[in-house]
Amino acid sequence: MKHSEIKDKIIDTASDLFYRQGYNLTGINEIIKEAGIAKATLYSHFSTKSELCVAYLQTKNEAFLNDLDAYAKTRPVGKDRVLSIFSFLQEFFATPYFNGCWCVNTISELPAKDIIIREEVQTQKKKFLKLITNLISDNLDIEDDRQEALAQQVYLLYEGAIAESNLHKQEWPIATAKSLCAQIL
Amino acid sequence: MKHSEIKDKIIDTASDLFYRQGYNLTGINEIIKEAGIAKATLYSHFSTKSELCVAYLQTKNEAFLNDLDAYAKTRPVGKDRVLSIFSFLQEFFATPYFNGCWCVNTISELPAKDIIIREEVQTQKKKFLKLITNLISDNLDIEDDRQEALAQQVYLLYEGAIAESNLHKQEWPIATAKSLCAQIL
DNA sequence: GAACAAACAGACAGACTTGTCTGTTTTGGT
DNA sequence: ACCAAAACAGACAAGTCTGTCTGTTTGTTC
Repeated sequence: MKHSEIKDKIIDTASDLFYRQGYNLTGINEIIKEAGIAKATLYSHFSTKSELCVAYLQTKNEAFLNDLDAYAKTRPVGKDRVLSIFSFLQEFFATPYFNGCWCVNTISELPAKDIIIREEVQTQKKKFLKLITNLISDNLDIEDDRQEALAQQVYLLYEGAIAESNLHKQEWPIATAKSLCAQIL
Repeated sequence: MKHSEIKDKIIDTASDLFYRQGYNLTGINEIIKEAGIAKATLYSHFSTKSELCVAYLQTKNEAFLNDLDAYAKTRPVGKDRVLSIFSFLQEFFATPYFNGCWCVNTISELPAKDIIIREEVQTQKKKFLKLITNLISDNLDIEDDRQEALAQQVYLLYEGAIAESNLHKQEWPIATAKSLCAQIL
């Protein structure tokens, strides 16, 4: 296995475990066992567990933004394409892997002083907000100075929907967010 | 100190630490040190840390619902009273104690299998949703079969607002939620 | 004042954690 | 086929954690 393949294997394994079990409840030993690598190998790629956490968040989020963007493009231009972010979430919710938002989950587990992770999460969420803004400006006929405010509203609905569908383990928060979003577009 | 006073002291101390630092990052030893009690005393009141967590969530939530209800009653009847839940949140956000939603934070830290805590949180959130429903039915002129759906929307906005204001450490998610709420009432 | 319950202090068991380090084996490039 | 780099296995240090247990001190009630 190539050097970079091992690194990817580590990230993939850690991502899966961090997301399913939580960051603090997943030990380094579990990661190396699951990935089938030696401990020294892991520490040659990531010097701390925290560094691995950053890689986890970055990888997970990049994949999310790409997948969501690709998904939206399969929908007809217009309102539907904006609303598709909620359809995307509904499909995600229906899978057995769904466990809420990885960013929110991770932040809740870490001490408030952990600035690095917190800033990483904020960066990722700003990218997501940007994606929504682009969706709105590309698909809706709205004056420029209203786009940002509308994007924030949609963003808020999405975040509420993913958190609450996870908390209650029910789909209604997503449906509620979707219909409210349709109402304000 | 009376028996029940000690119990309250334990809950108060644990609540403060759990909320500020997180459940997993707060040890039993830290709680007893802070509360100024012996370890055996704590374990005579709560047989596990998990049990203490349930008490924390219940206490915190009861206080929240009472405070919010009292706060709303200081506002003029009508839309203002419904919207006051966001003013309440804004005031909470402005304090140095604000650290997001204790329920969401706690759930994120625990294994998915921990059914007891998860159900406790769901119960608490249903009570909160009920409070919103009552606020709506008492203060707005809306047909009965629309009240529940509207309450879910307001609930979703509130939950999105508290989570995102905590994540970004900025107030705009609350303001956004509040204005969107005003729009749909 | 005696008796009983409860809080005290803190050692301890046993199991975890991250990260380091030693030494062996495998792999890839020439 | 050789050599260096990298992955392997896993012991280990130093610390964390929850929960138990022993024995002492305090406080209340009769």
